[in-house]
Amino acid sequence: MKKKQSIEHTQLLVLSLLAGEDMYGYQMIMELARRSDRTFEMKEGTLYPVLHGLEKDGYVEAYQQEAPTGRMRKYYHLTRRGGAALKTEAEAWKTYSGAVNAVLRSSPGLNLA
Amino acid sequence: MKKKQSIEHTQLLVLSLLAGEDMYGYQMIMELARRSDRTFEMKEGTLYPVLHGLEKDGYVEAYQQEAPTGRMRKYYHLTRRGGAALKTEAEAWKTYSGAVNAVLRSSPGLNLA
DNA sequence: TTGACATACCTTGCAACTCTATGTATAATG
DNA sequence: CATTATACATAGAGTTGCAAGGTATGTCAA
Repeated sequence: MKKKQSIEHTQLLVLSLLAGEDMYGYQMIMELARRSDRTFEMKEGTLYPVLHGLEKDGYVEAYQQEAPTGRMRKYYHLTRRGGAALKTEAEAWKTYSGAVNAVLRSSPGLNLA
Repeated sequence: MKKKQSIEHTQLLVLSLLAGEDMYGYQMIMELARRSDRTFEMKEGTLYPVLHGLEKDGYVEAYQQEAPTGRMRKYYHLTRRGGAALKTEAEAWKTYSGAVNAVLRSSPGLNLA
């Protein structure tokens, strides 16, 4: 029963990042780490396939843009459809985390702040 | 990108249930559904392999006991080692869920209660 | 200038986790 | 006597995340 250390709500987190502004992949990884206080260090092998899936589903749209450095970056923009999905998934997260907390509260000796 | 509807912290939830009292498998499924207000309807195909893993790791101990009905039930008891694991995993959950919430908060237009 | 490091994208293949489906068996209920 | 609830179990499939690898450019210090 080795534990897999994993970020389990990748899609929700990515959609959430893009709700604020268009971002490119590498930036998302950095931002996610920053906003989560280094709790989430998402791997590229995780992120890029998810981004491609989101694009295929019409949740995001990609476009190329040159960085000040001259390099090309692939930015992702949240579509209306993606915004709706974000809302749904955020709701689901609230339900889910609330249920976990309810179960934990009902178990003694677990000093939950 | 079809979504899998899944309970992601099975081990934490099971350990948490057993912190209150010894339980048998079927009872855990019922209790979990009750305490989570039907959010978690854990399947047998999920629970039993997890229980066997927990036993192999020394987190729980199993014993047979006859039910009032005359049927045999397999009860699971949380060991000290299992209690420590529960504490650790509950901490990890707090960190994880806090980080998700932090990311969600930093995204606009998501009316989080 | 060259070597290291950060930036930036991508894919393959594996391991882990949960579910579906199925099987077995007993007790209760109508 | 047939159906439902109880009670345990496993095999197989699907999804997800990661490790590991690859490609390429920009920056900076030695």
